[in-house]
Amino acid sequence: MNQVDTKTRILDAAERLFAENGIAATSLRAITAAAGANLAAVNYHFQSKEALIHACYSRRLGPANQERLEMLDVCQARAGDGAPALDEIMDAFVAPVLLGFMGTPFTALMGRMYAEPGDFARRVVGVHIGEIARRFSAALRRALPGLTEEDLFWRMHFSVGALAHTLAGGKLLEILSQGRCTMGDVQAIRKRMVAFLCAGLRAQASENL
Amino acid sequence: MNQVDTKTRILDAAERLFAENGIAATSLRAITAAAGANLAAVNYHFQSKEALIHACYSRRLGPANQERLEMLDVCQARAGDGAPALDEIMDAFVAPVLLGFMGTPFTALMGRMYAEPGDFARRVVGVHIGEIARRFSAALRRALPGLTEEDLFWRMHFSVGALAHTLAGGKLLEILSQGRCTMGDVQAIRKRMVAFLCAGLRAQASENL
DNA sequence: GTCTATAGTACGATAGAC
DNA sequence: GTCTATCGTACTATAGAC
Repeated sequence: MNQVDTKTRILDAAERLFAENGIAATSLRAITAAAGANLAAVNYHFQSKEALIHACYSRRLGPANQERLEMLDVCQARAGDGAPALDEIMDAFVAPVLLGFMGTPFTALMGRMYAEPGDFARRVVGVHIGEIARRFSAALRRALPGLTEEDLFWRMHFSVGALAHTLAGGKLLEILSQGRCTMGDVQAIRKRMVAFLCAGLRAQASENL
Repeated sequence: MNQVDTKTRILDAAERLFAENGIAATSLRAITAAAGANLAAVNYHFQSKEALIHACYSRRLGPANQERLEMLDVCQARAGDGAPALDEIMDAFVAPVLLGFMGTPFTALMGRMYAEPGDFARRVVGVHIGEIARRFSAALRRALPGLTEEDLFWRMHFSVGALAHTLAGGKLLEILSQGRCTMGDVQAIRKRMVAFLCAGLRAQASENL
């Protein structure tokens, strides 16, 4: 009974190969071969390659985003009438993703999500990120009352970039730092990232330059 | 004499199509059709698809990285024995790319550069980013003497992420902010980004959480 | 639910005429 | 330097037996 479903094996193989070689460069043949399944099984369990891609994202992003919202709920409840501390909000944003995905193939897939070309990717992002964006931008607006709405959106955008790049590009950092930085200690990355993002979000608007 | 070289037309078309649809999803046939050239011309002027991709990156990244280094030279010369101000260093890092590429198809290509799967992409990054990384990390180390080397690399990594994501993902920001933020005013983006990154780089190392 | 077989199309690369 | 023609291969998707 520890034998896994064909459907799940296909999802697992697709996730890994999409992450390693990119979505467009991964054929259904490579996926079914890696999954020990038949080529036709992909069109039986899913309808098309595009539906399989969507299923890969949904399987992981659903739970992670759920956890983000729950962590935000918790710190908002604890803050009562006041706004939660900025680093609690940002930790709720980054921790479920970092702790949940770092070290798994899905990191690369999630890191590339926003940069993936084509309209399909934008649909995936729209479906999975809509409520997250609403809830967190509302929380941040309360925590950073001095910021204009425009500044806030830009700084959230930069923050998402730092997170996505860390998920997608770990190997690059290891190369550039000549091995001094690794993805090994996820809790340390979490702290570093929250510290960096909170400071960036709190920056004075610079009028010089 | 305003007629453009076939080789250049192929490069232009490849750049645009790679940016719009992704590298793997863009066929040489689509490129030569858009360039008004023959399919065989790509293998005559370049040797292969991979060499064409490399040429696309080199054509733009060479001059932009040159300008980054020149801006860094200028502010280091002006600072004399002292270290240049942090925002001058970071401006030298982001301005040539933002001002040079924003609004051109190459933005998307550059934004995706670090996330592109496969070993080939890592080679492109290695070739074009090596000296940039060395020079800027040395400058930042002098400007931020309180930071451990490890912290510095991580924060540079987050900074590259914010920049890359801004280059690659402008449309996402416009959607999430419901049109309130656009890529229109590049000088404003430059100021915002430098302010955000400098504050993040200067953050206190957080030991709580 | 899983297989074989195949239809129909597209790909990168090259040979060889001009 | 540019063309046509084509080789060999790979792709997604589906039809139909088991």
